[in-house]
Amino acid sequence: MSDRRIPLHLQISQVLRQRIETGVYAVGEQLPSEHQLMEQFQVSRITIRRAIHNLVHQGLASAQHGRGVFVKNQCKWVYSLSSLLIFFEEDMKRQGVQSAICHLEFQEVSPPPRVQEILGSDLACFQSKILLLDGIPAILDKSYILLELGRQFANELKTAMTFPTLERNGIHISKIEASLECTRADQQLSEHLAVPLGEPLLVYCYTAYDQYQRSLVYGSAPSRADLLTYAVTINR
Amino acid sequence: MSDRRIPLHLQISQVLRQRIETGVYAVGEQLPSEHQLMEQFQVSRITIRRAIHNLVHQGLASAQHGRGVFVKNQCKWVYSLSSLLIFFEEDMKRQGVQSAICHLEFQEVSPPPRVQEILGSDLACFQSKILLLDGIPAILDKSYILLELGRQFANELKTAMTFPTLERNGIHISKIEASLECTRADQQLSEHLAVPLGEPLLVYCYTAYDQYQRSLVYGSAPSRADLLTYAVTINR
DNA sequence: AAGTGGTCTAGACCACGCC
DNA sequence: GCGTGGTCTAGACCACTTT
Repeated sequence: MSDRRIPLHLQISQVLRQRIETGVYAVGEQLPSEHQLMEQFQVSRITIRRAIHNLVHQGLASAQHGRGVFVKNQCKWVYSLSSLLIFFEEDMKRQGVQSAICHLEFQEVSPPPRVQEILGSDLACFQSKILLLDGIPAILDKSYILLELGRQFANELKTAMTFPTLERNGIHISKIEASLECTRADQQLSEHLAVPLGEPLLVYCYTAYDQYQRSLVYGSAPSRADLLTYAVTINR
Repeated sequence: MSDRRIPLHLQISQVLRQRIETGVYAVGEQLPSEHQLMEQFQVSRITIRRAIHNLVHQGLASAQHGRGVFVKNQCKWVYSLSSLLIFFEEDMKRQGVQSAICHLEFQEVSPPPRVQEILGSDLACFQSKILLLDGIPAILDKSYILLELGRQFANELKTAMTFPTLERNGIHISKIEASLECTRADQQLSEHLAVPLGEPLLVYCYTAYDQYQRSLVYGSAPSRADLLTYAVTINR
C-alpha cells in the first residue's frame, strides 16, 4: 500500500488479487468476510466492498448472498468452431465434459426481417435451448430453421443438437458462416445462464448452408465467456 | 418503478437504459449530471452512481472524469479471421477505417516454455505493437517470431503488420491455428487500450505455419470487445 | 440467532475538465 | 472558479444462508 495516488480500494483489491494468484486463497475457497477485511486493512466497509467488487468485476471471485465471497476457477473449455454444433457431443466427451440439453421453446414464427432475408422465407421454426456442461447452463442457443425441416424433425430437435440432428437425417451442412463477438448479459440472459447482470458473454452467430448454398439455419448462441474458448483452424 | 422487490439502483438504470434505447439520450450525448438525476429520481447520490455504474457495466455508457457520462456507440468493426492480419489493411479500407500501427517493443528474448515448444527454439524475437483503428487503440498484438525471420525483417516488422510483411518477403503462411476467448483488462492492458480495469477483451491467440507445417509465429492479441467482432467461414 | 453480503442514506473532500 | 465525476466515512436496515 505504498503510493498515495492509487485509490485505497484498488490497492486492496491488488493485494487480494496477489493472494489469489499466489494461492493464499485457493480456488473455490472463501475469502475473509467484509468485517474481517475491514479490520485487516483498517478501512470502511464501503471501501472493502468496492475492493471485492473489483475482483468480481475482473472475474477472479464471485459473491454469494448470505454465504460469502469465493475464488473462481479460471479453467475454460475449448470448443473447435469447425466441429462445434456438428460434433459437439464428441468434442465434449473428449474433454471429459457431461453435456445435456434443456429445451425451452419450439414454435413456428415469422422471424425478424434480417432473418427472413437470410432464410428466404417469411416463416420459420424458432427454437431455443440451453446447453448444460457438467450441469452448468453455459450456452443459450436461439435459432431459426427452415419451416419444412423444423416441422419434419420437430421432436428430435427438441432433445438434441440442431446440426447433428440434420446430419443424422441426411441433411448435409457444407458451410457455416459465423461470427464471434462479446456482449453483456441482459435481464433475460442473466437468468438463463445464471450469471450477474452485465457479465461478459461470447456470442456465436451462425448461418448454415447445404451443398447447394441454400441457407438452412440461422442462429445466435450467447455463451458464458468465463467458461468457454472457441478454436478455429484457417487454411489458405 | 413499480415492484418493491427490485433494488432502486436497478430500477433507475432500467429507466435510463430505456431512455438510451428509445433515443431520449442519443449516442454520444451527455447524460444528466449525478446532481440532476438525484433530484429527478429523488434518491441519494450513491444510488444514482450505482445506477450509472450499471449502465457502464453493461457497456451502454462511459464516464469521463470532470466531463460527464456519455452514451456509447454500439457499432462494431467486423474482421474476417481468414483475412485478419494477412489482408488486414485491405479489410479495414473496405470498412472505411483508418488503421495505424504504434510500435512498442522489439527484442530478442527467451520465450516462455510453452512458446519455445511451439516454435521449436529457445530463442525468438518478441514484438509488441498497438493497432489503432480510426485513431483508437483497439488491439494489442504481442507475438514471438522465429529468430532468423525476426532479425531479417526487423525494421519492416516495427512499422507494419506481421503477416503482410512476411508475405511481401516471400514467406507464405498456409495455416493459422487460432482461438478466441474473453478476458478482462488488467492494469497493463487497461493502459494500453485506454479502457477501465476489468473491461472485457476479446483475445485472438494464433500460431502461424508455412507450407511445410513449420511454425513461424505465435501471438496473442487482446482487443477491445466493445469495438470488434470476428468473422469466420467454415467449409467442410 | 448469528453471520454473511446487499441496499441506502447524508455528508465530506479530492481530482479533473472547461471557461 | 465552477461543475463534473471519483473516493471515502459512519451508520442504518434488509435479505439470504447456515446453525
